[in-house]
Amino acid sequence: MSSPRHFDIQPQSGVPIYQQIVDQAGALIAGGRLAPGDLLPSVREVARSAEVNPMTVSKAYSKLEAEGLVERVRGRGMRVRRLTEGEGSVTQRKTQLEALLEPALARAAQLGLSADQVRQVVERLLKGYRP
Amino acid sequence: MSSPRHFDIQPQSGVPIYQQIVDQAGALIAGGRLAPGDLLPSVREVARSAEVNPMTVSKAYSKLEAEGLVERVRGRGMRVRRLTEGEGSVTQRKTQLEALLEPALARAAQLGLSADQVRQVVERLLKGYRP
DNA sequence: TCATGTGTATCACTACAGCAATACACCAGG
DNA sequence: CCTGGTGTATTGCTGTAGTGATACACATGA
Repeated sequence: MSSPRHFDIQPQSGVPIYQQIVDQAGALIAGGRLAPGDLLPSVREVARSAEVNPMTVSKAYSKLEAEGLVERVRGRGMRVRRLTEGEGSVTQRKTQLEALLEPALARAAQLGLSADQVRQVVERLLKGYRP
Repeated sequence: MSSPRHFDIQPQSGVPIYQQIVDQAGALIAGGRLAPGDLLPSVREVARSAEVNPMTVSKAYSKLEAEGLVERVRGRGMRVRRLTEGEGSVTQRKTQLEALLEPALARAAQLGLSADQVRQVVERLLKGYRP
């Protein structure tokens, strides 16, 4: 907890730096390596270790806050929120997922894939995420 | 076939014009309103009716061609392809779908949704597409 | 209080996506 | 052959997303 490498940023990857931070921080939280109540590494720490501008990190953190994953604590930093119940209800998160899945499934229909074939793909991917 | 309204383009929507054309043409093909062998409305026709530049339409058509939905016929126009069997194999299309689904499911994991909850959402959406 | 730590508002720079004006190559049909 | 129809390569403009340098407001802790 003292000095993790924070984030692994690859400026050339095509993926925006701030987005990489958002994704990796989100993954850390989802994976439980950052528990509710924990503080995210400070903007300047990350900026130094990843060799990017503090503002870029700040933008990423703001986005995490907008997503409700993290909250700002004056003078301390960004704290991981507890998003289990409350306004991050299961129903709400499902709706969010639905919005993400909808275009993909529309495309599947366009490709002429059957419902069963879609299920197969989904299952394969789910297995990958929870081995 | 003489003069459909072609496409309904909304320049202010935030979605790029060429993308709107790609999506709508794709939907027409998927819905069978444009059958294999049919010609897409010409670049200039669409450009006039949608009040955009022919090049923008051309870019959209090129993208459709790259996706394999349509083929170029010299001197005639763009013809809808038969994408059932052949190089558009089921396996290939599944891989394509997988690429689309992957980020959505990663996000689901990040949201803390279980595999079953993901399945529920998928089923709900599948029902919507094939009522 | 004040030194040091948070995050960030503001402004400016740069690269690139989206779009369009022009000119062009090609083909079908008369 | 020539006319009118395809699609498009080239070039340039413009808005904006991504990033960063600077300076700032606020909170903590000794």
